Amino acid sequence: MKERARFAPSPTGPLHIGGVRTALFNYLIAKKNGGEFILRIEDTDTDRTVEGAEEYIIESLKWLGLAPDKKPYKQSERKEIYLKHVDLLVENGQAYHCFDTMEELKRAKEKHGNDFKYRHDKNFGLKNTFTISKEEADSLITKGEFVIRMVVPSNETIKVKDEIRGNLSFNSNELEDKIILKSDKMPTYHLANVVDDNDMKITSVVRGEEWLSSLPFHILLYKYFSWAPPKFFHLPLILKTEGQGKLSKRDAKQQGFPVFPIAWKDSFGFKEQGFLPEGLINYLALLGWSNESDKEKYTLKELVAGFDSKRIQKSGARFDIKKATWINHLHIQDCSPKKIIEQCEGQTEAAFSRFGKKLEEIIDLIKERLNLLSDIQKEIGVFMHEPSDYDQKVLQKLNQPETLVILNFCKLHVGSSEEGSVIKEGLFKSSAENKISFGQTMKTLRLALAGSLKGPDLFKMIEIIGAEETIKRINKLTKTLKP
RNA sequence: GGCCCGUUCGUCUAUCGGUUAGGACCUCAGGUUUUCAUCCUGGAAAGAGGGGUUCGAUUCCCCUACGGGCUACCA
Repeated sequence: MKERARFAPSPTGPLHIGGVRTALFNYLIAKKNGGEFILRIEDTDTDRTVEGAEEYIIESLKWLGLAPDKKPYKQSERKEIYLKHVDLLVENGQAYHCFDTMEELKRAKEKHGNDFKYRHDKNFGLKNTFTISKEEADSLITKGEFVIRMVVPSNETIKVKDEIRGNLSFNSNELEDKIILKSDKMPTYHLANVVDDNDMKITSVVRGEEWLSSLPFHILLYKYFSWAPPKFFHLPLILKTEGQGKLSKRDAKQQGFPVFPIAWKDSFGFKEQGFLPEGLINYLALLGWSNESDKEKYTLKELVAGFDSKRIQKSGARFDIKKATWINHLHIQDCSPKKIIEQCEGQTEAAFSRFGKKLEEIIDLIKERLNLLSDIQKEIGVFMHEPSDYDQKVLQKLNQPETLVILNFCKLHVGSSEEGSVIKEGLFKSSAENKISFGQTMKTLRLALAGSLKGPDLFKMIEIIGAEETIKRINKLTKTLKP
């Protein structure tokens, strides 16, 4: 049978990084075996549906390179189908009507505390077809004031298999009769999910670990409908970088990194932060999965080829932005200057109008220094304009009698040739003649050109910005030192 | 509280009973009286604790501790 996996987010807000990883693992499991990757929008909770979230999810997946193979399914368009299946369960005595108000439910919970479980085989004084007369029930059903719960059997051990964790079992007496149809006649996750996965011929259900405890309900539903259940993969959760709990929007913000793939309203995404989709994907794959080899850098294609779901980790993993950035750096190194310029939309226009085709040369020079695409601003800035101020510590350290001597002979040599290597040769000689270390010379010249001790190769830089601009910058530092 | 899942360097992980417990990020020190960065070399750094099983346990079993998830007419 053809492998088919689905990513099934609910459009209650932007996709977050945990969701992105779930989508990725679904994609990998599907594609590994030449199967299909399907997107299903789980919008059964009308109150929580957020406008624009669905479009956001689709756009994010596209940016990530995880576009689904088919037009996305939407649960809100499948209402009739769910209703039909619920009716079937009721007919078979595997589900029943309940008439309790929210208020009554709340009171029962308060009264019975931790002992409270909504079950057909226990009577906590609640109203359902097991506890009230048929006449009363029929009248309430006609009025439409009900929810439907599934019957969870008594004294049964429900055995389930998770592909990541192995065999698990649950005592059915510990479980509640879950609501499968809400009073607004929309299905809950449990029912809709099982019906859809069967309808769509899903072979692998890949989702977060938070669903593990609902698995027995799903298994029961498959049994009630006499359907063969798919394989289940419950992925470990992504945890906070520090402290307790799973990664949330708030702590990402605190530590200065995004949780969304692309911008959402006023929150920036990994894209805006300067991540390549390949870099993000690669890091996320490594968070909870590993290969037998030490290989850590993968393209999506390589991941698909090398993926082995047996090697998915069981325990949760902390998100480490430093390693994510490092992986991103690796992927930037694989990009041509042209591609980098493309990816940096909106950040290189000014530089392009100034340098034209030479911009690619510049990018080539600074590429190895980029961890994030957004670093390009700072790196290009050195070429674009003279330093607006100087690193004060360096300035003080270098402000010695010989500094002016250095700046002087630098000025002489800069115009001597278009070749960086020739200029370098000249500076080397002059340094020796003046009994100044070449290191000292270089530091001084670097301060003049870049304002600090950091930046790309100096002589290549001089070749690009030209002698005139270089001399201008040397003069500026000279003036600063000797007003 | 109850149920379920998990636990190897600070972090992500390798190890399918016998290893000097390996790699990567981070960090530190070198490569540098010819710069910056990349990079290269090296160092520090781990089996939660206690019982078993075994000739031998990080690896298998049990208990405890700790961490995570669920416990909604949310997904």
